[in-house]
Amino acid sequence: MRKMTMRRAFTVSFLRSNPLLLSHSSGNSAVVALDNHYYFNSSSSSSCCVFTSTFHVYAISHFSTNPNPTHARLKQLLLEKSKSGFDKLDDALAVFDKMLHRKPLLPVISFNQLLAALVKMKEHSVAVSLFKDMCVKGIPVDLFTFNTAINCFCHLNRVDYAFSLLAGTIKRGFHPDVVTYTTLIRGLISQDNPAEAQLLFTNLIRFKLIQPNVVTYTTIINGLCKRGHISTAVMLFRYMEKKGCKPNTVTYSTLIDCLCKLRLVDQALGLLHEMTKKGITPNVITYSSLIQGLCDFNRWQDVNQLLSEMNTRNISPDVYTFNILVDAYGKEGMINDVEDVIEFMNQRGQHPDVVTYNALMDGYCLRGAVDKALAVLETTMKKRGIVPNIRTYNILINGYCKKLKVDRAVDLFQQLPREGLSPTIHTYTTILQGYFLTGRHVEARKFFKEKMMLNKALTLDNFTCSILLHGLCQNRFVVEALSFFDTMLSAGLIPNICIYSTLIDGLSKNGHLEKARSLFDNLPLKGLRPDVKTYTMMIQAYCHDGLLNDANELFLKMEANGCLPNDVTYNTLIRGFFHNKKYNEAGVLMDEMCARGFSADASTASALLDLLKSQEQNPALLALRKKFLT
DNA sequence: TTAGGGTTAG
Repeated sequence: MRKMTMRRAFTVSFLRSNPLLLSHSSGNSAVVALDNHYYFNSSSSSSCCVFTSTFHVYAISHFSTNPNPTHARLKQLLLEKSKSGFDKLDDALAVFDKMLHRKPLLPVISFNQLLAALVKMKEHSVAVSLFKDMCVKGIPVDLFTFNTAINCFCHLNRVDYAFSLLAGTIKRGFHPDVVTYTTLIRGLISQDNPAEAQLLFTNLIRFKLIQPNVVTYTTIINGLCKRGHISTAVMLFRYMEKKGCKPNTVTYSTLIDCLCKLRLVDQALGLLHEMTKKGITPNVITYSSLIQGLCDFNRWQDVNQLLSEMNTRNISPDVYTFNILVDAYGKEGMINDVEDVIEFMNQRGQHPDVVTYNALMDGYCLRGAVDKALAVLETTMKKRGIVPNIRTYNILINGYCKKLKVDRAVDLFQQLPREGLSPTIHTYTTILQGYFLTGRHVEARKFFKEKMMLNKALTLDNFTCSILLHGLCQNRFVVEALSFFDTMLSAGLIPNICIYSTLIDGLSKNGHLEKARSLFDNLPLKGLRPDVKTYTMMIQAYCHDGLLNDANELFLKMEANGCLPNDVTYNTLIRGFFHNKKYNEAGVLMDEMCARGFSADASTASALLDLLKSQEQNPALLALRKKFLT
């Protein structure tokens, strides 16, 4: 409650007293099922084949400008649209059509600007079609045109075509430049091919093809960050400086964001300090990343401090910044603050978007107010013309499943095609979990086999598999679970520690302790380290079967292996001692648990009270009650 | 006129 007061003070009064802050407006494996067995279908579908399509028909234009603009007007229009994009795709196509029939032909720069406008609109596929059309019709092109087309192919995840076009560029007598190669490096990284990206970068330097610039380095640093190689990213960051290439705001922001996402927010703040000391100005992106990093730790005063700093520097928070705040408050259950921020955004012309409303709806759902969340979709969003996306529906579906209203969730799921939305793996997994949560395992298994396994567009991941394995084990379908586990392995899915923990738990609870123990013992062979949950589950399994020595030994071993027991681990072993009448050992462990700042949970307390009921005079139990239940 | 950074889900 105290936190709530502090937070509300922050949101309302802080933002209102800083008007400057708001000064501007505005796997491809599919699976098939037969009987109770699960089979992966290894065929994968490649979806994108943009370059082979020819652009034939231009949609009827709704373009409302002069139907016959002068050359100068057209050039001016293209210059403007290359920066902002056209409002409608049809408008861009109509302009292209006009340009094709212009005599004399407009300069190549105008065509390049049209392609740039399409890129701004994220219409990469259309840009590629127009580029092809230009080539076919003999419209002059230059290196800018090729670079843009190469970039479009990279955005369409067709780096292979991008490289073909690189060959085409050279064949046409152009010399690919640093932009060409930086684009290709980004394409390789985004297609999860960092080795090729590194090779290209090394060769470019070795053969002196280009001198990498700040964008090249930043692109690679970002790629490294996104793949979790932060230390290599930092090394490259220092290396570029050594090579005389000065990092800029984007470079620093990239690293700062990465550090924040790794929860190293103080190091990120250190970089903010470093950049400002060097005279490199942070911008709204830099601050938004840091604000998010601080929100993750509930460091509200520091968030306040940064917002104040932004105000001093005349940097206005944008929709991203506000969405970060809305999401953070929503996750903390501070729904009043969420509503305040949204109202504030509206007042200041920073219009909430689908991300804002999704965060609001998620906040409602976390408090169990799913109907209120649905009202946001059906009234506010509709009224404001904000189109819901699949996440909007996933939030509602999840909300209903958590409230055990699975039928309502399925209704929404069935509504998706009418809304023009395709369910994602999140949608399916939520419903699967909903069925298991409500004990409807027959429907859960049917849903998985019929809707998920047969769906070639769906790539199952470890999270989904763990939900299925847990549900199967919980309902005593151990053989089916093991069969599915084998299927996962043969399909090439590499199980993570969660999968093994789920199986170890499921097996031991279904009387297969030895199988569970074998899986546990073989984890190092799989290159996996048990985490605190895995250890705790195995300890629980031993306790359940009365193997107190094994449980205690493992308890001691986990800490020796660098894995600290948590409150669940302590309570599990303590209850194990209770059930095996080892009251003194339980007492010693309870002392240790309290010394570490943990306490007996409800289940442990209840177990102790039950024991006291039947053994009222047991001195060891009386001592425990005196010590821990007063 | 072309290349790089930030927000929401199971």
